[in-house]
Amino acid sequence: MNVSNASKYLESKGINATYQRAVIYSYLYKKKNHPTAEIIFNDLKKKVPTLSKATVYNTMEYFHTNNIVQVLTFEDGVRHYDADTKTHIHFNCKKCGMIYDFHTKIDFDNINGIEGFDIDKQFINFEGICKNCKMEK
Amino acid sequence: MNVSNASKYLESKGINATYQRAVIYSYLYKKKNHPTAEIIFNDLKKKVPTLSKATVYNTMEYFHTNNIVQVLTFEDGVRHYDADTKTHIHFNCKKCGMIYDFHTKIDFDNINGIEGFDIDKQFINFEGICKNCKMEK
DNA sequence: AATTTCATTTGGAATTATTCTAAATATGGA
DNA sequence: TCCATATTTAGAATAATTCCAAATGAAATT
Repeated sequence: MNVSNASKYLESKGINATYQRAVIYSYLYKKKNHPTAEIIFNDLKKKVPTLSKATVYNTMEYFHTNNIVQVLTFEDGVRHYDADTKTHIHFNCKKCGMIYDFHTKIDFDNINGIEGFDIDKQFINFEGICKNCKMEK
Repeated sequence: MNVSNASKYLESKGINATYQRAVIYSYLYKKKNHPTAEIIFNDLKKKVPTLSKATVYNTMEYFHTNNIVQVLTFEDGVRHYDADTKTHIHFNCKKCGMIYDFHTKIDFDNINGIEGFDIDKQFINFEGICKNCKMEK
């Protein structure tokens, strides 16, 4: 998704598509590595030298409020962002730090005692050693 | 679990059971509300006036490394701790902030592409509105 | 009991992630 | 162009967490 497409997408979601927002969204959509604000900022300031870290935070918060971005937290406590808002599994490799996605149907029916609770979002994180790291060893 | 039982439990796990550690573990085990380091510190300094916040952090990290405590993170990004290390579902109410536990069997077999990954831990967080908050409204 | 050794605790300083703030800039209409 | 409003920006402020060096505690040895 290039910047111009990102722009259109944002408008379609009722979001005022400024240049910064479109660049950030385009970046996040393409890179599927769940970056932190810090990483987004460092990568994008090459392309947008005037970019401010506050804008990255503002924008991510705004995207999140508008449900076009997921906020992920792992044991490290730093916020990661994901343009894929569908419920899916995240696997966090504790060796290389890489985060993998697994899309699969998850069936959480019949959970005892959960009747009457409104579940808006589901986050499923796995932690362990990824295939790559296992092979290298 | 009182302090003396906590002490025994820690020793049984090969952990040098100092007074602070036993008090902290006993507290965390009894309170099932997934407190943050801040909350643990504030509650316990009544009982242990010399307690330092660094000790709470050190201890939680040590417990975590020794797998007798789970670290939970939600969208707010603050670390919460849980003495129940069994995999279970956490429901975080975005209105009252309360965290509920749901123990249930979760079947994550047959996830496409996950062959070869070692899954050590599973975290499942739900977000939404709890039963209580829904009724109050 | 005094001494040594090692682990733990402590308070405060340092660091890091995030939020806040107020000024500067951009955008769109009258 | 002028005005109003939204957004961006840089840097200060805050909050959570980690680091550090000194103090304390507990166990082992003399």
